[in-house]
Amino acid sequence: MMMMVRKSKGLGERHQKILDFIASYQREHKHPPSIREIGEHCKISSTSVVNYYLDQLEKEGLLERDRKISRGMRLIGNSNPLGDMLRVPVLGVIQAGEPILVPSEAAFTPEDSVEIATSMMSSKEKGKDLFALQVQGDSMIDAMVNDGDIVILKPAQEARNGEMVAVWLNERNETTLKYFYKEKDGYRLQPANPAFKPIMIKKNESLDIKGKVVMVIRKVDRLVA
Amino acid sequence: MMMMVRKSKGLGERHQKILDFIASYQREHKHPPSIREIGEHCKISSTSVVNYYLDQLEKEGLLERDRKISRGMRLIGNSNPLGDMLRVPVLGVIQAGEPILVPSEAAFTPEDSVEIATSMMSSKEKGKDLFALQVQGDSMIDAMVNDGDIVILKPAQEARNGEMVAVWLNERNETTLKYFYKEKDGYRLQPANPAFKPIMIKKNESLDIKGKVVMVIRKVDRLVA
DNA sequence: CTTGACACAGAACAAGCGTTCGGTTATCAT
DNA sequence: ATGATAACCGAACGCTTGTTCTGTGTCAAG
Repeated sequence: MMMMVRKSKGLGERHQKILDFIASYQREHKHPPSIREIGEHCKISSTSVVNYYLDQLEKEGLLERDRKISRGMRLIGNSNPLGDMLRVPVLGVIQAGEPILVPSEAAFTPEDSVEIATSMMSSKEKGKDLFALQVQGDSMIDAMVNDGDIVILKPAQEARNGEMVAVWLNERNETTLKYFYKEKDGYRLQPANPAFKPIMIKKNESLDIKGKVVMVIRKVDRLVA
Repeated sequence: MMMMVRKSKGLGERHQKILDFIASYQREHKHPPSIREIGEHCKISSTSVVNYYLDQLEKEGLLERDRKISRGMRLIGNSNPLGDMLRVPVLGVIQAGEPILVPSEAAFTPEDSVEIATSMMSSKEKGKDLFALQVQGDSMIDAMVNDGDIVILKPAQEARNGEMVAVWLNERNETTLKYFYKEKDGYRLQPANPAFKPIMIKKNESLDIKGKVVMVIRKVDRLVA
């Protein structure tokens, strides 16, 4: 039976149904449907009608088609459930009284990783040997980093003024996250929260930079005390 | 010319080259290559040899194949450059002296959105009408949220004890991010940093909850003063 | 020297798949 | 009432694509 609806601005019901089906199919199967699968699901018995609708969605800018391959369609914008990822290994926890492990020192299992949308990273960090640490305890409060936060770092032994670094301070027996500055006679490790005092490191004291912080992620899905 | 290498444990050079090609092809084209394309790039002249290698990568658990469709292959684990995304609209900025806009009040353009890996969200938040706000200024320091941070929220008018909420306080003419608690005669809005004092709201005062914070993201790719 | 396993090869084939073509029906404007 | 357009249709076709089959060369072990 026909379901003719006069065209108006925007999408018809059939268009929207097709878009929804492509998105859900792709979420489940990790690849787009075929024209025949779209037809079966959307009760369109002819492949040429599905093709007719896909052409319209393409003209509306909601879809792009690749005519050279089968299943050559991709949703544009926020409807697309797939995107570029970086997978960053979580090497363990970071806490005050223990030195930080970095990739060359830590055993890395692929199961312990976090996924970061590539678009959330600046191009400087993409593809670098990023690693992640999860903060345990309240000792990073002065860095605006809370218990449970995930800190994404790239390995580094040196830093420039203003960069946030993860540092093992041997004399103080602690790991810290601070903004790094060179001073005349040493280094200043400046807390992110101006209410806290900086740490001054003399040149003859050790300064073991493990990495530069590129991102902090806080999941707020658990209740606090 | 033959390039025979006796099989040993783990991958040979050809295997690794094929994996690398599939990853880079997929990052660029957003769909897997065909067996012929793999062959062309990896200098394998026979589709049956590519098939032979793909079968081995599948047995090694590095790849999964879908025999029912063309280009039916997917990298497993950290090699896979594509993953499930949530795209969250960024509705604007959040700053102390202005009320928060929420999705029904704000114009939303698809260009202003952030991508969040679905795996970073708990299942409670997936698919909800999430929105994002970018913090401007230092007024959220007591919430462990810094200037420039992105706050992901889900719309809410009510909260339970311990949840972090975004609240517009009309009497104080300010927006704030705090942990929410009900008290006998009103509400307590508790800063994330214990060094700050809570805000007590009497029952007769307005409490305009706009959303619950589900994630905070801090990109640390810019230098501070 | 023989045998078995592995790594490779080319050719043929079949299936999946999208495009094209010619068509019908419904709706709308004139 | 008529013509134009949109929405729909089935059939046929051709291309892409992966699988299967038969084969060769190399190497290690017996």
